[in-house]
Amino acid sequence: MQAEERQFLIEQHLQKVEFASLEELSEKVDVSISTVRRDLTLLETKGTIRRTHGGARLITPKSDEFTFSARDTHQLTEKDLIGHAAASLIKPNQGVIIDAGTTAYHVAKHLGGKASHIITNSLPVANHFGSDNSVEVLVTGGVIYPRLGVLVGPLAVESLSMMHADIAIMSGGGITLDGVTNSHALLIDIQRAMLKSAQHIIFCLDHTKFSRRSVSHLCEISAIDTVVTDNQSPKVLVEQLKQSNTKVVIAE
Amino acid sequence: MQAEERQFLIEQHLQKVEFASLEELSEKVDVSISTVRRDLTLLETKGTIRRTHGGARLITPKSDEFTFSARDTHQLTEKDLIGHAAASLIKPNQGVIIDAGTTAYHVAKHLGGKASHIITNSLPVANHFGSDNSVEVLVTGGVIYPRLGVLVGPLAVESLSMMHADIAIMSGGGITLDGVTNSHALLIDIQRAMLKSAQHIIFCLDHTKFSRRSVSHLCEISAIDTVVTDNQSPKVLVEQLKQSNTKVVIAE
DNA sequence: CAAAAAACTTGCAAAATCTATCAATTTCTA
DNA sequence: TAGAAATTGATAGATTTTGCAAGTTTTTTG
Repeated sequence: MQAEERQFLIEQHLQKVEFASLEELSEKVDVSISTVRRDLTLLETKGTIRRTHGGARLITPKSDEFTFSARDTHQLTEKDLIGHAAASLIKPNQGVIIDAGTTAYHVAKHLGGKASHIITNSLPVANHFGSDNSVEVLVTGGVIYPRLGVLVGPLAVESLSMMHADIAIMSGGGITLDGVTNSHALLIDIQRAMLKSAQHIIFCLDHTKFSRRSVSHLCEISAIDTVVTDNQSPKVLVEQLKQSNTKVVIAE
Repeated sequence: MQAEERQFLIEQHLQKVEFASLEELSEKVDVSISTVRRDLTLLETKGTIRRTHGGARLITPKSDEFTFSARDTHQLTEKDLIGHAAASLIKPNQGVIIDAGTTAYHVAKHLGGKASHIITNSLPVANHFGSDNSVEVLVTGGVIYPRLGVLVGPLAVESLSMMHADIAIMSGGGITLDGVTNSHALLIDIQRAMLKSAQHIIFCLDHTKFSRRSVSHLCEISAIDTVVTDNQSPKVLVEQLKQSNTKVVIAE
């Protein structure tokens, strides 16, 4: 690979992640850290990027894209850890459905080029992969649910039920022994379609979702294969989940 | 193989991959690296390509209408004027289809809360209205075409043909008396579906699109109701359009 | 607030790439 | 077909890029 292409890749990667460490970039483009440094100073004088201690950041953060997830700093580190842990459960070349919702979005961020195709009804997730041509991204149709950037409605449900994937990365509003619940009734239909279309169901839920109940009931515990959560979730419920044949992964 | 043929192949290959190393190219066309060097310096003076250390890169990877980047400042004021003019053609509470492509995007920006519902296969347009709950935004499903942020494929076409709108805001790669052309063959199917689903067709084309022909033919002049352009487009062609029963709006 | 750790800059040598030149081959022309 | 012209592949020396390490600066930590 030559210098120009490398710099282009670095810039493109930063468009996606906004921040990146030197090490991360040097691995991404497979050169030494020194070279990445030099590339970054070059890109900095070009204007699109700003160097920081230990890495670089994008100077003009995605103006028009959904920044809902970027702004959502609630339990950021936990969600990031969960995202990382869930992403590592996915094997290369699998097809993955990614639910709307911030936690699922964090999984998408860690997915890299692992999955062979991705199915989603979340605009933020679609945007994230928008310029990545190593993955095929299928977007369900539908009506935009304002603010959340989720595609809902019959078209979304229909197109989902026509598709199929190995794994579904789901999120929800709350989990108890009675099952998973969610706050937006409109989403329930779509999530049910996702559950049907995927072979393996992974729910990503940070500790604040544990022992909480939202308005609408989504599915039973038995429908879940794996739950990924952080290390602050109540151990009692985690144990109970394990006993009812659900794998639990604690991200740390 | 002829020298010309070789150079053509090199150029064509670069159109696909954007970057290429000398070694890669020399293998591709089966000549020595020296010769590839010479070819590249030649192609460079021709203008389509730029040499780099260790290879070459495409100079205008996305000179086209259908390359979306929010930072696309190409003919910005013209596109903005066109956007404003086209938006003013839309009456309150109409349903509007918005095509992918930068010019159509600028129309979306000026649309405000005028339309009652919007149909689009463009992620940037979808994002623009994402947090606006005064409009219902329908997004077609489909596969993301990398970089462009456009949803393509059968799902996109199918969902479009199930919908209906009063007006379609379209853009394209070029216009002549023979009709409108576009560069990406995959988009043609979708644009045709749009043309079928809308009652009134408005094409937004800045002056650089006039008298230009892209690869694929999209539709005849007679299929267009209105063309919106800026005041720098060639008057001859504008007159001819008017004579063939197409309304022309000049944005100033 | 000072010591430790991490990150940055600078200079340098090795590696890769470029330019210029030249002989060999192919193509053109009379 | 013989000789001229152009093209090609190879090579040597100049230039650029890369990775490393020593020394300095910044940030973190106790």
